[in-house]
Amino acid sequence: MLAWYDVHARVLPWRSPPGTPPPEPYRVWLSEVMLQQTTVATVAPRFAAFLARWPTVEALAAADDADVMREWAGLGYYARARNMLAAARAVVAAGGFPREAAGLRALPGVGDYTAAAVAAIAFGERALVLDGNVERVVARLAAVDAPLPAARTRLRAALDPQTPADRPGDFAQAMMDLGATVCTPRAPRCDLCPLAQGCVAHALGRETDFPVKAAKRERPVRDGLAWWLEVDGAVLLVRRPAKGLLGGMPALPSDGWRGEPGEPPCPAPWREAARVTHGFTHFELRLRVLAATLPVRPALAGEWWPVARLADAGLPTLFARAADAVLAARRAPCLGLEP
DNA sequence: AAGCCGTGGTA
DNA sequence: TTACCAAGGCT
Repeated sequence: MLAWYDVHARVLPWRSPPGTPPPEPYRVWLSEVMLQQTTVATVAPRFAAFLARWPTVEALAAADDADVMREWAGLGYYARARNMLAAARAVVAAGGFPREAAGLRALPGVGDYTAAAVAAIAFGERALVLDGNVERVVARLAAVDAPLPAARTRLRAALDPQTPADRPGDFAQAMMDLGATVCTPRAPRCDLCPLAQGCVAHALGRETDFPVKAAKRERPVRDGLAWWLEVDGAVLLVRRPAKGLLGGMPALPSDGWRGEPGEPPCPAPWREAARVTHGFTHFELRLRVLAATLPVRPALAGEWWPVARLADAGLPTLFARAADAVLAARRAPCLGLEP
């Protein structure tokens, strides 16, 4: 694997070339958090922006919470951003990053995978780095037919003897690169794989039968309302509760999205201005946006944000799309919804 | 343990 | 179009 990695390693902004000293722990940790359930292509430019704005863990620890959430807007899984900031502050308070997986694992937002990845890549610890890519590679190598995630213990047992004491960080990244570029979920390129000789799934001609995954539940549809309240060119934004869906993010006022229309933030001549559908992990939302304009600002909690600068508000994608839909309908009313 | 938690790309 | 999936973690 290491010889393969020396030739085929992907060049990524948070990575140093094979066999060279690792990047600072801060960069490794930051990239690993951003990469949780998020593609390399999505992360690359956002990682650069974060690093430019907060070049060190000390700088990030000193950042304003709202600035961090705004910088994270659109990346999803917003608990990552809240945990990341808490972890940065814990690291600075402790005088630096823990140098072992066990200590890293105690940081908020750092689970088994991320702790092992940072320990291996940044500190050279022989930790077992098991992410979705490595799960797929190992499940095929050993033809593990037990369904994930329960089979993770078996995959870990199969990975352990393969993980070297020398260059464990490069080994981990090699396995992930192999999973991302060769041992892909669909149409794996076994002709390019350095492990094909010893791969049981390949020998069986059943590569794509592994890993086996537990059946997932179907995604229900929920209906919800949001309100676009505008006064003098500014729209009312509220801050969502710190925990839960889109936690800590700015938002349009909205109801509980449980199908029973909630109460608007204030009396106003509400009219339906847009509809958007948005897929979350565990449900699909059909959101109706009701809009009204008032002559004076009512006394409401929240922030009046200039519509012309709404792109800078750091809205999560759902509300950014809702806002776009409202403004698009305003520009082309004949194409919009009926009154 | 299993549900909760975003978003964008791909076939 | 739908379905799957991406360097998972928390409760």
